[in-house]
Amino acid sequence: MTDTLMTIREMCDAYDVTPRTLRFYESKELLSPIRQGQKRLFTHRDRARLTLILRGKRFGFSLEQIRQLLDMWDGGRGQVAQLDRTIEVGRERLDELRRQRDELDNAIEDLQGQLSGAERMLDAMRTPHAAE
Amino acid sequence: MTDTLMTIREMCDAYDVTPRTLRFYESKELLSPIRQGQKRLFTHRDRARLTLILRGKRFGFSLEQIRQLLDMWDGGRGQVAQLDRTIEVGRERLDELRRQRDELDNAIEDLQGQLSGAERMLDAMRTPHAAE
DNA sequence: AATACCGTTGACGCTTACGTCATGAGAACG
DNA sequence: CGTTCTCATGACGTAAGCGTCAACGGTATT
Repeated sequence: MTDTLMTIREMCDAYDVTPRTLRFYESKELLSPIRQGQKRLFTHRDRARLTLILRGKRFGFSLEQIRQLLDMWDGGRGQVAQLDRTIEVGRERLDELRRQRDELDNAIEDLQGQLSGAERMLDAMRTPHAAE
Repeated sequence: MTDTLMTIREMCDAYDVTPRTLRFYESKELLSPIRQGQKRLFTHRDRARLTLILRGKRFGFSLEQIRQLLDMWDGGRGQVAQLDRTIEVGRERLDELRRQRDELDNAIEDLQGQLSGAERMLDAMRTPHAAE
């Protein structure tokens, strides 16, 4: 059943990633598909993790950070403490994202300013100069 | 006069960069200090260019892009056409920055949502459960 | 002269997240 | 049986931007 076990290609199609990516994630211990002979078969658990991995990437977590978060979940007893920590890490990331956005806002404003300055200069250069 | 010619160290102090960085930029033909024997001496032109380099980096231009823009300026006759092109490149960068900011905004909102969801879960886990 | 600096040129290292080969095994098709 | 697919492993390549040696030269001070 494709629903419980998926080949690498099915995974690629479903999540829009390359085989290389999945093998890479496995090598980083983010995924741990079972083997049928040599071939990888991805379980439900792998899919859940991959979903979280891709989500984490959107948030700008590094793969290493994601691995740690993931490992906390199925490694850790004491769910409450784990969740606490997860939230903390998430908050830090959120702050960082906000800082990034602020910097980006500044850069955007500055660049806008530069551009309108340059445009004025361009207009001046194009405008026929009156003889004195 | 330090005002017209600066040593590598003076440059580093003035612009808060390392010697390695300045040599790296020279190797990439972004700067072209003159030599006094072996030593580099940075001219007014180098400083003007470095200012633009650092500004460009803030805007997310790659060093290669910056080099091209810089070279357009002192390479090109036909200033008007050059400026035109510069503005075009700048506009593209501005659009890209805005796209990035929008993505960042989305990620921030999503992460906020995830966090508040997780916090509610945490509260539920902490709240003593009433016996039925 | 010896020490302490400042400067120089290589050249390799590092990070992240994969892309791209080269090579080979195993299965399906005609 | 030969070709073609899909998959596997392993290793090197890439992008950007420097950091960090190593080994050496000239200058200034003590």
